[in-house]
Amino acid sequence: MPELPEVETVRRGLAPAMVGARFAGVRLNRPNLRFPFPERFAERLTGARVEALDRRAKFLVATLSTGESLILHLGMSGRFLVETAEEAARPGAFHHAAGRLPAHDHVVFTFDSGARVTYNDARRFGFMQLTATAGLETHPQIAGLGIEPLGNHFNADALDALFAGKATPLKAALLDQKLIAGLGNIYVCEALHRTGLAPTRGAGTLSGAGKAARTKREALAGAIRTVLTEAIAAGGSSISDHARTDGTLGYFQHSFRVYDREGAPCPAPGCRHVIRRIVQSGRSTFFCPGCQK
DNA sequence: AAGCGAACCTGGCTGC
DNA sequence: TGCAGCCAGGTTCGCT
Repeated sequence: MPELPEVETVRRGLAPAMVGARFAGVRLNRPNLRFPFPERFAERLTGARVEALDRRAKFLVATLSTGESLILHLGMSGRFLVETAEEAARPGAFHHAAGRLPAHDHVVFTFDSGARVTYNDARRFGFMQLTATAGLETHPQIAGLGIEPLGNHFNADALDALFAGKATPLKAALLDQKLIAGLGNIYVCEALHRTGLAPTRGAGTLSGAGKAARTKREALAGAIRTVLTEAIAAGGSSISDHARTDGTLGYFQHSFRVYDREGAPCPAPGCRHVIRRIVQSGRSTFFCPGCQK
């Protein structure tokens, strides 16, 4: 589920229930996710008021009234379900809410409003951490993050600097969170197809003062921004599960042009080729060999 | 230094 | 029906 648009969709779903509310209780149904929960996790959260809920790349960061920040990451299969006070109070609601699975509810937050937020994660690649808000930018998992692709500084010049001298394939460079933070496998494939760039091309071929390279990186920066924006507007992509906090599905997956479309005709106007799947650094890449060069 | 594969987990789908 | 094998939106670690 979670690349940048999906995490942003989750943030928007969680914010009404969490921002301004105080943690009234924290239930942990196991000792760890990808990592152990922080020491005294429940005690440090209980009574804290959520001042803000922000997204940094694929991370959610809740700023707390205690001087700490709660860092959340959804991994591959993490999802949140929000229940309003009314829903949470309804007998049986906890076990029958729409869209939730019977197993893998690992964390249940309750708030002073009566709202309930449940974290479910079958594969447990997600994690939760607490860190001093003052030191957030030096937190190991935040400090190394690259540029935000929807931020004001993301443009052709930024790509020029990031890709200079890089022999690594363009696909791998775009997935590298230390360079650009928030892209994942789906939106990299989609942005490259929209730009007509081959995923196997060396990243460094897009840098330099030449006009052709500049045109390409301008197109790529624009396509990345566009595809992410369109996906957020669609509520993200729901491939095999429920993406949103109310149990409904995002629908951007219906707009995929190449992702998971191996063997389908290329949707580019006039292109008669067929979408192919290859493996790059262990991940599937979907692209059109005809119009991506 | 960079780049690759494996590992971390579970579940769903495909094919025999 | 059963079971083996492969695949999955991410990140980290360890070995060339």
